[in-house]
Amino acid sequence: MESSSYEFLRGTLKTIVLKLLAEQGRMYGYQITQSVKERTGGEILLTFGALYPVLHKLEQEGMLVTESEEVEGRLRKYYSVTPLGSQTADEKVSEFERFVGLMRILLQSPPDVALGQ
Amino acid sequence: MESSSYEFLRGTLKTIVLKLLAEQGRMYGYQITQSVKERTGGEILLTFGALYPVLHKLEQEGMLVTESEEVEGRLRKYYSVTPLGSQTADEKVSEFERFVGLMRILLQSPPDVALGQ
DNA sequence: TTTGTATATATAAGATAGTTATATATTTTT
DNA sequence: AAAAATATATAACTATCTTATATATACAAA
Repeated sequence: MESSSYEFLRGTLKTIVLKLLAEQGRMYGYQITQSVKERTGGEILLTFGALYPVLHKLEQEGMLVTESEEVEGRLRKYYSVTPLGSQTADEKVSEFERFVGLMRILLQSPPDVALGQ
Repeated sequence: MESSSYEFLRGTLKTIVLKLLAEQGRMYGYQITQSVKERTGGEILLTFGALYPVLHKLEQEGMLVTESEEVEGRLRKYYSVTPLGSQTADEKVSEFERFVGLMRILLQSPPDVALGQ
């Protein structure tokens, strides 16, 4: 990841990956990084060092399943969501919206009481 | 911190603390935790183990200054933002909004193309 | 009276998550 | 022939956060 808003990405990676897979169907690792890059106009760049541990953990937790397929002589590993993964994706998206609501309360500027003066 | 949306809080603590101090003027540690708790209806609970390291780091970075004052026989440490801290608070709030915009692009449900059928 | 709760600041130990660097290998473009 | 893009993955390191601990006062309840 790059750019300045990356500190905020901490903790959102799992949600991004799960939701993307729930929406797009099966994808392989490289494809996930490219999809995130394209959809955000290059502003969010997932690193493999972050992505693969997340994919492996989600697989361990029963959120994802994998199939390996030979494409052009190379093994490619596809990841897709399980029903649990799909449900969790929806839950995490709701939680994120709730979190943004709380953050807005904390970060909003105080109302300018002198405006009517 | 408690509740389920806490994974998303990772990386937002500095922003919350800076913005709160920029807005409210000087505050002491305990007061910051109480203010966050009240404003979020108890949904975000800052722990001291997270708060104090952040306050000390922001002080080191020149974002905050401290004054110690004796209140009811005890020393109380007040933190307030410097001009740099105030400017950084605004920047971080903008960055957060930009980040939320990017997240929405990634997390939005795909348009239901079959609706017109 | 002593136990618990609230107020108040802070550090230490440990866990988790993420970044950067590295290894490996093929295909396509320059 | 070299560089860039495609492709998966691990290792070392760092930052951040959680949980536990230490210290101390004031007040309310049992």
